[in-house]
Order: sequence, then C-alpha cells, then structure tokens
Amino acid sequence: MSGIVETAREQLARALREAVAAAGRRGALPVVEPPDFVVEVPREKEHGDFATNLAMLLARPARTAPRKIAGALCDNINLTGLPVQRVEIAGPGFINFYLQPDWVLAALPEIEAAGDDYGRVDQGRGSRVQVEFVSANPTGLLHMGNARGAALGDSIAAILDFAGYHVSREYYINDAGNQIENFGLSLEARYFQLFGRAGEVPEQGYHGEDIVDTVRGFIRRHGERYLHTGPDERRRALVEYALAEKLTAIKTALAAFGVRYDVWFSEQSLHDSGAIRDTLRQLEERGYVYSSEGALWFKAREFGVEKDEVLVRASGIPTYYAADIAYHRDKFRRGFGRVINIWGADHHGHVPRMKAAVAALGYDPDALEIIIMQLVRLYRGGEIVRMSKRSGQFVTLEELVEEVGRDAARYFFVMRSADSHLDFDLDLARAQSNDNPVYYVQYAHARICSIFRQLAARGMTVPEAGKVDLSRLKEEAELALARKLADFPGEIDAAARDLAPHRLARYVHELAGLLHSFYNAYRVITDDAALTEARLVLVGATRTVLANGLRLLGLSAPEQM
RNA sequence: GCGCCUGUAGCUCAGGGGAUAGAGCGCCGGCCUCCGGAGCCGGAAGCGCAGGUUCGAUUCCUGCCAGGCGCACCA
Repeated sequence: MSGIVETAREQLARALREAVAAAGRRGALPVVEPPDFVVEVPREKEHGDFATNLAMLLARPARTAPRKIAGALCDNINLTGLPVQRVEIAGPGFINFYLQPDWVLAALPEIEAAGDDYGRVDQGRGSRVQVEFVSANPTGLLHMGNARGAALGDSIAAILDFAGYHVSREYYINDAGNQIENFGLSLEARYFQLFGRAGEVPEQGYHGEDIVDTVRGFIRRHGERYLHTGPDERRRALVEYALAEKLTAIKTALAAFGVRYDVWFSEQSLHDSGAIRDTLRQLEERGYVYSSEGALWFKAREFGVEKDEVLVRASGIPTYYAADIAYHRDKFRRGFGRVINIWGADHHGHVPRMKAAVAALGYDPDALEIIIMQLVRLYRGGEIVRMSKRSGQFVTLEELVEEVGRDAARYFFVMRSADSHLDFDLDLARAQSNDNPVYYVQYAHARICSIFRQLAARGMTVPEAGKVDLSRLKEEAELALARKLADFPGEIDAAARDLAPHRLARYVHELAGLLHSFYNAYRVITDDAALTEARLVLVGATRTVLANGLRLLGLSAPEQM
C-alpha cells in the first residue's frame, strides 16, 4: 500500500506518457521518447493538485514551444477513471491537474483499515539493515552528543522498519584498547587516593567525579585487598568492575530515554575470538598490508585515502582502527545489505578510512552509510557548557531527561537535521516547556481523545468509515486535513530515503496545526448525525496518523495532558 | 595549509533548478454563552558576498568571507 497520493501520481504519469505517444501517432507532436519528468504537488494550491514539467522538458527534443506541447498533450491525454476535474496550462508550460475536491477522502477508510500500520511502505522490501548508534565508551556517562545520537538513531531505525526494512539496532562497546589502559590507570590512581596514598590520574586519563564514586563502590566490595596485589591484577579488577557499572548505567539511561537495542557488541570479543587476527590475515592475503617501522600498515592510499594507516602498533597491539575493521567485516558477514553508522562530527575523518577498509575486504563501500551528526553545543545560563569526559564536566543524558523531560528532549533532537550544528539551550527548553512544539503535537492527539471521551459519555459509538457518508466533509479545513493524512505514506518514504526523522517531526507538527485549525473552526459533535459521523471518522484518522508519527519519533501520544 | 559540515526572519531551524521561500520562539493586533485557550485568526520581518552554468539560481559550480569539527603507532 502506497497511499492515494502515490496512486494518483502514478496514474497521471502513465496517462502523460501515453499522451506523448498518442500525440506522436496523430502527428500533433514529433515522435519522441518521454523524458524523465516529474508529477509533483505544486507549492501553491492555486496551481492545482498535481503539476508536471513534461512539456518543458520536451521542448528541446520536440523542437516545439513548451506551451504548444502542453496543448498537444492535453488534447491527447486520456483521463477516464481519474478524479481529474480540470487541466490547465500555466506559466512557462506547466500542466496543472485539478482533482475533484473530495478525492482525498478516499484516504480515510484506508487509514481506518490499516490503523497502526497506516503509512507503512515497502521501500526496503524486507532487506536487512543495521543501524549502529551511540556506541559511547563505557568509561563514563552519556552526554548531550550521545543523547542526540540516541534520539536520531532510534528514530531512523523505527522509520526504516516502517518503510519495509528488517532493522537491527546495535551498540558497539569499546571495552578494549588504549583507552581501557588509561581507564585502568585512572581508576587505580583514585583507588590509591581514597586510601590516602599517592596516586595521580594521567593527563589523558579520566578525571570525572563519577569515576571516584565508582571506585568507592569498588572499595565497598573489595576493600583494600587490591593495594597488595600486582598492578596488572589491580587494574584488571578495577576495570572489570567499572565497565560493568558504567555499561549498566548507560543501558539504564538509554532505556529511560526510550531507546532500545537488539545487539550489544563487545570490542573485546573481537580480540578474544580471533576476528581481528582473521581480518588482518584477509587483508594481507588481498595484498593491502605491509610492514614498516615495526608496525603493520594498511594501504589506504590505494583507496583514495590521504595516507596509509597503522593496523598493528610496533608494540604488537592492534589499533582501534583494526578492531573497527574487524567489526565491520563482522557486520557484513552477518548479511546486512546496508550498514548505517551514526557518528559525531568529530569522527568524520574516519569515514574515508572505514570505507576504504570495507572495500579492501571486498564489500561495497556504498553499503556502509555513515551519518555524520554535527555536534551539540550546550547552553546553560546563557553560557556555553563545554563538554568533555576527561574534564569531567558534562550534562548527562539522565540529567537532561530530568530537566526537560524525555519527550521534549527527544523532539528537540529529532526535529533538526543531523547536519545542523545544534544549539541546545537548557534553560530555554525548560522555560518554554509549556510552549514546546512537542506539546503542540501531543495536545492535538489528546484533544481528539477527549472528543471520543465526550462521545462515550453521550452513549455514542465511533462509526465505521465504510458506513458513513464522507461526502459531508466539504469544508476547506476538513479537506486540508484529509489531504495531509493522505501524505503520510509519502512522508515515511521520504524520511526513510533521506534517513531524516526531522522531516517526520515537521510533518506531525503541520498535521497537528491543521487539526487545531479545524477544531477551532468547527464542532465535531453536532446535532447533524451524518455530519458528526463523517467528522468523527476524520478526527479518528487524524489521531491514528498522529500516534503513528509520534511513535516513530520515539514520543508518547498521550490521551490526556 | 588540507578535508568535512554550516551561513535563510531579531533568535532557533526547515526547504530547495522553476510560477507568491516556511515553522517555532519573540514582537504587534484580534478570537471562547460552544467537544480541552498547551488552541485559533491576522500583521511586521529573511536566502553571507562576488562571479559562472541555465530559458530560469535562494537551490548547482567556483572563489571569497564567517563559524563548527577533524587532519596520532588516540578513539
């Protein structure tokens, strides 16, 4: 099901292609192949319900003036069976189609029948896609940037699922490598300090207060026992304890944010399983590896990257990059046709390297799609809050949810494109919470629910669309609302195509606006039973679409506020 | 220096080769004997600068200016 708008668009496109052929046969136009033209919804509704640029595109091949071509096409087009009321040639050669005003009402029974599934499209045809997002180091708490990634990733995954993909959401746990060494040293220093002994957190270590709390917890469990062991054993115990605690905190915070995962993938497991070794061997067999200065290098330059990259350090320890290559190899080996990563802009330099490695392993680099999300700049009290895990100053995801609320926070992130450099003013988000756009949308949903409560209180029931005379819906506000509802499948298709939840956020806001306008101008429950029934079907369909849209954005659809 | 992202209304952001560039906040002025005023209606206000491609550029290309982020045997 692709919705009535797509159906109409396809029917018009077919009729236009046939009109080109028919005009050619009758000598009204030179015989030419129809070019790639569009049948679009004009920005101005004065320009009809659909318009096409076909005549303008034919001007050159047909050596004829666009408006003359448009005339020939209109003379030769067969529109029987289509709800077209009027066709007009306008401007430089647009052909505008005006449909019967009530054609949009056909969407209403469709929405009622599909319910929670209304808007599903089959873009993905069941193909498997993986979305990896957040993947923050389990050495600390989640910050605003992670929160943005979480909101975006979760919504993108939901939208892709709704667009017919088989989606898996994954979190890559960086529980190995240099930073874990660093983490261990930092924990150890705090451990010593808490016993009044000398200990210094390394400059590149983790200075946050949360680490101190973690070590206190460790001491409650293990006491001073690890003062007396060797450093390796001490650090290993500290790291194991701290990673478990931090990961649990991350999972808890994400769950509270309404974000769920299918797979939590450990970097350490790639070391343990030999996957990294196997990956390096595969690259070597393919001739993309060489040794120099004691290190093992990847010939990234053969894939257009500026310089070659180290896979294994002179110390014999694989780099993060090597592990990441093994991880992506694993993703493709698991059979995902598309692998989508959401990264912060501070990692964008890693993109060409990662694609190069994917190509070197024999996979299509275009199958790896990396969404670069610009950074979040946080304001509080009119001043920029610098966020850095190492400095220990940041606003956590949990604090964010507590301050501005889960729905408001998620909407704020998801209403902007990943490309936008996001200024997040905490005070503003909190102060404006009553006027926050998310409440505007949710209020529309709650209002409709209220109408149905009224209905129940009067002992009335919700009519079925099929048993109602929908032609009673004639007002502009009613038809505009129905028209917007009919757009929903197309919006899903576009949002999935562009991996752009913000499109959907705008859509639900606009839909809510149309509902509010309608609601303010007309009563749903009136003395006219037939009209009441028709309007109930209309607002019921609106409620369904609002709920579906909110759900895909990770927002609740409250029945009361 | 090189690379990526971004310059659209006072602020925060959408849009995008075509026919009158949108929203929220803020500002100004209106609307409830009626299903929820977290609402509605109206108003003022804008495509960083300069070239180029095109029948047509705010959209594509180039340069410049400005901001963000990168350019490790860190991740």
